[in-house]
Amino acid sequence: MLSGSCSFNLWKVVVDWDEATVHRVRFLKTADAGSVPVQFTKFLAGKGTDFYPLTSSALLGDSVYARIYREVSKIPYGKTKTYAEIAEAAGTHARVVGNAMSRNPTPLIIPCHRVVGTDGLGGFSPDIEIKKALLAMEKKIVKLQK
DNA sequence: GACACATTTTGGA
DNA sequence: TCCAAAATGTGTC
Repeated sequence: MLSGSCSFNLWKVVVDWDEATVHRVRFLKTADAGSVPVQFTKFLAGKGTDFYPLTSSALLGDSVYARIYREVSKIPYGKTKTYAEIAEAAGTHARVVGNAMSRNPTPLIIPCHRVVGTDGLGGFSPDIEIKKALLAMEKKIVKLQK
């Protein structure tokens, strides 16, 4: 398995991946050098809006989690959905969706930052600032593309 | 096997 | 209108 990192604001984005499958993505303050798929560097620079043809190993399988992750990955660039909407689509409950996002093995690929609370931003790990920055960037890019 | 969770919704005061 | 508690599935201890 390959491993590498790139930067987003003050954070390092560490990616563990194979050819076209991403196994794990983490946000760390420091990271070792290494290469990441070009989709990551483009996306984080605001020059790409998806990770095609990359997929996440979290999307595989038929557990409730996998269904939730598939629903989340359908959210279009620059849009958001609520925990309740995801829960309904996946046939489960909002609490479970929150748990799934919290344990999301591959942020960015599964755009957990696009999942918000009914009446607020929701949460994000390890830092809500990352979620806010990603959403702000996506909104900006969408606006520029118009 | 119990408990913790990035929530939401509903019922009672 | 606001507060409190239940619902619910998975991973970790």
